[in-house]
Amino acid sequence: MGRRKIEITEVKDPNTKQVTFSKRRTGLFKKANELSILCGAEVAIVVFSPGNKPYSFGHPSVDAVADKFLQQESASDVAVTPNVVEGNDSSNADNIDALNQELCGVQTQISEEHKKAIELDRRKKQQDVTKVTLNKQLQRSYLKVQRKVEDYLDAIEVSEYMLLLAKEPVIGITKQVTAKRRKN
Amino acid sequence: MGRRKIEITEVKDPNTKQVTFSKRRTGLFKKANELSILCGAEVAIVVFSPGNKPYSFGHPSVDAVADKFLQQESASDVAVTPNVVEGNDSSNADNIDALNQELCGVQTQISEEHKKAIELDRRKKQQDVTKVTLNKQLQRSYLKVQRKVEDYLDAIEVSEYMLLLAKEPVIGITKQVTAKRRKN
DNA sequence: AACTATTTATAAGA
DNA sequence: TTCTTATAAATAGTT
Repeated sequence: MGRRKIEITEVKDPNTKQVTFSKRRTGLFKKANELSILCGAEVAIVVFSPGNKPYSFGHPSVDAVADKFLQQESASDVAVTPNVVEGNDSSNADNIDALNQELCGVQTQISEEHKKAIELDRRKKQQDVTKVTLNKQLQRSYLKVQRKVEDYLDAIEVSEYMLLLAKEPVIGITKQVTAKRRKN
Repeated sequence: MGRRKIEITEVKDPNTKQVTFSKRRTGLFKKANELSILCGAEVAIVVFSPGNKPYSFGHPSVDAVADKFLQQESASDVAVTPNVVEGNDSSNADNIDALNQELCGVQTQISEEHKKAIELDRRKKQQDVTKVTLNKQLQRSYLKVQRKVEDYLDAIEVSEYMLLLAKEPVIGITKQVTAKRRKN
């Protein structure tokens, strides 16, 4: 679409590449804007330049579209049941152990994400809306899931393993939760 | 760019609107693909049709780009420290309690997300790549954070509260983790 | 789903 | 960088 036809292959000259990127990114966002207006469609685009700078376009916003997009996955949720299999006590113990390990990492995660969210709220980044996507996501996911905690607890029983473990030397946080699958 | 010039305003006729969407979405994704090849740029697009169906384009993948985009936020991470404040034992106990509550929800979350991921892998959706974004994100976030667990554990000590609590009637999972801030 | 008259995007040049 | 312009490419309306 220019003075000459070009092959669609990586542009070698870095300068030309940058110019091409600028022009085509502008064009892409313009097209995206037109699409959203003409068709009432929601659109989100994220692009990284050759120099690795991020650019984004969103209608109504990157955030809104990402959110909606991710909620689709949630629509395919299965009923919440702990991923502990039925079985004898020893295999359950193993499962509990696995759960404990998950617990550890996730505990740290929520702690970290919490801080991150607060930090992000504090300093308004140059990227505005675009930057808070993950945190909102995790927040939403977290809150949604929290409502299901009762169901989960219903299926887990803290048992005598609790005391049992308490007698052992505590090495890490991995041994804290002790429960077995209720046999109902 | 057609037989006639059109105003960039919402297309009224639903049929025409759908056709326009199809054509322009194809065009948009083609442009995005060219941009990514010509400039070695990473691009991710998510679009919802007038009929609210999601479409996505990604190079190298929606996932990879979203990941990178979101990691920009992580760049502003503060050092990972448990959000337990320093103080006397009683206030620490409160903090532990708060942590426990977080733990519950998050435990369920990871369990749920785990199932979700498996479910999503199983049935290959019409949307292919597009649908696994959140799960991979959480996975990444989870794994990343997991590497920091040691730091976290370094700051928390499972204490005599463990035994203390074990003696109480166990009502829920909220009382399982018992630790206090190390006073170093 | 194809076709094609036109509009629009853009490659190269200034 | 921004503008100009010849040309390639996208697409609106049609079949």
